[in-house]
Amino acid sequence: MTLWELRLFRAIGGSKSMSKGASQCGVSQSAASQHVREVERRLGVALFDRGRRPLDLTPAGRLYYEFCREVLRRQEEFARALEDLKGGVEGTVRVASIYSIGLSEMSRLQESFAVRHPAAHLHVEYQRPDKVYDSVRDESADLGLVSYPAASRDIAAIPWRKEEMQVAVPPVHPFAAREEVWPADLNGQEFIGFDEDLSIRRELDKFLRANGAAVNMSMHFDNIQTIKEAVALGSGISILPARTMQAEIAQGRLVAVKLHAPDLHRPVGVLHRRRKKFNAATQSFLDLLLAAESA
Amino acid sequence: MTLWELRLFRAIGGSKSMSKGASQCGVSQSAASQHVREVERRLGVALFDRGRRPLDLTPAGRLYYEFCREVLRRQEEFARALEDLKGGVEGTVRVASIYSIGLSEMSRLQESFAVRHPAAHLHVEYQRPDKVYDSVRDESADLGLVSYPAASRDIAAIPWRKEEMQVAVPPVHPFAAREEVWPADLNGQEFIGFDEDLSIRRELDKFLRANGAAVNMSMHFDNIQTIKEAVALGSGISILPARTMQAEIAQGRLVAVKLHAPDLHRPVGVLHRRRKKFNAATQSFLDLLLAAESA
DNA sequence: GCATATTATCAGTTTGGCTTATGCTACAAT
DNA sequence: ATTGTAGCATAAGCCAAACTGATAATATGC
Repeated sequence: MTLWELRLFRAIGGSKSMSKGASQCGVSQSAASQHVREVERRLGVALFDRGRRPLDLTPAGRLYYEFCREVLRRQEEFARALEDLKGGVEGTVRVASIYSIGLSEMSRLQESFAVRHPAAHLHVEYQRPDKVYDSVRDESADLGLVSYPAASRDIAAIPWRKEEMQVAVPPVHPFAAREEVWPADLNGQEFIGFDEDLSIRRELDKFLRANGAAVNMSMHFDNIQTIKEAVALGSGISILPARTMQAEIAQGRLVAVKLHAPDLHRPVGVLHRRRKKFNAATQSFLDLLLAAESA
Repeated sequence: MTLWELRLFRAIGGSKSMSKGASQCGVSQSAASQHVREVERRLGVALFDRGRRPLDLTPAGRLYYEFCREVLRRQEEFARALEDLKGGVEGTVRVASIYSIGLSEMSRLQESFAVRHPAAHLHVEYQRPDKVYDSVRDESADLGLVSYPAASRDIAAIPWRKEEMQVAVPPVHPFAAREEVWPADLNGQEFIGFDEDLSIRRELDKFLRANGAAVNMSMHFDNIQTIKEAVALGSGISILPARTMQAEIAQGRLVAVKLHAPDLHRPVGVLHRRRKKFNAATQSFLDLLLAAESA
């Protein structure tokens, strides 16, 4: 019975789903399934009612779930007490991030981390997506932040948040005054998109096609910054994660309009090397990240 | 961080000794050392002050020790609650024991086990020592009870208790009236001993030699029962574990006289297959055994 | 019923942790 | 002070647990 297992079970019990729980913990669904089965074998009792979906905890499962939560709470208490004793968490967290996570947000995170752990160092490096994967793989970074995170043999991905997508238009554009835009409204618009080899491009194409919106894709770039510039200069409109436009909106260079598209999001995730254990600072930063998910 | 590790650390912290803690948990001293070192690495802080012997917990070590105890307590609570839910512990414990553990004692243990776990079964089989090892090795027994327990590659031994040795004499013997006998008093006595290939024989020989007691070893047997018979028949005297003579003393067939020998004991231990995890019933019986150590 | 989403199972691979063997350190006794 | 003993540390090797990836089975919604 590992602390790890307790965390996993808490995640599974909390989300009532093995796959979701596994994903939250950065392991495969298979591992979660095997793990639950093993615990059930050890305890000699079923913890979930598998006959129903979503998964439902049995009475014994609820007992175990509570046990997990309490032990983990006690463990966190111990960790805090130990930090106090040691004079705070030491060590360095090295984060590799894509540019479009947003500098403003990162610096906010950086601040609260610094407040919580004055003795620790946080080093954030902004890189192109594939460099982020490389940095995590070769362990020059402890954590990686990317959109459309893809796990592989030695890199695990923990979903972090799903960013709302909005329509980016120049202030002079007719849409700028509207409350909301429907996908069909985009039909025939000049559009500035992403390069074809990016996941977000494929996602957007699928969305536009599914909603019968044929746009004029006149330009495409490999990064959000350039797209925003082009939109600001009046070369067309685009669809971008809302939170990446905040600075330009504040400066009056762009307007973001709500898009009626409940299923369109940009998922952002945290990468880490599989099987590599985090140091205390890294674990703490990761906790901070995941806790601030809805911020 | 395994429950196992917590148990080990609790044992080490409680006994202030790595080797004792390891032994209590049925693992090697090396494993204990590596464990502590690993935990210290993970936490980034020393848990023991190694500069002193006996080992001393550092403040951080005390924090961790308390954490271990509380988590284990909570775990036991969970286990009990689960048992209630399941209607008690089920399953069977198969114990292989040497004859000289004592039937009366075993049946007392058997009773208290039955009271605690009405739904579980306890099966005790009495065998010659090497058969006990075989039974544990081939998993036809979950636990083995032997004297002078010897661990090996696939069998671990947990020390259980040290039995006091006393001088066994027939009621008509001059010693029978004495309060206590000194080793030197045995000089020249007719003596009934153990076969030469038994650990207890080697131990006794060493003891007698060290105390300058040259006895007349006229007979030797491979089991206590026969030795007791021979003593009762007046063929000589012997040195036996005190508690194995209780029945014969009650019947007036033997008298046990205290022997002034603070260092002479027969150690009895519990064997189990290495790496094989116990079922709930076995774990519980083992706990019972170890708790009743001083009974 | 079919499509989709989720869980179970199987085989293959990695790695952490255990054992044995041996070296080293603290303490005590002569 | 020196040497002996008990106990801890370290090295090398080995094994089993646990994870991944692929694929089969099962539940639910349309």
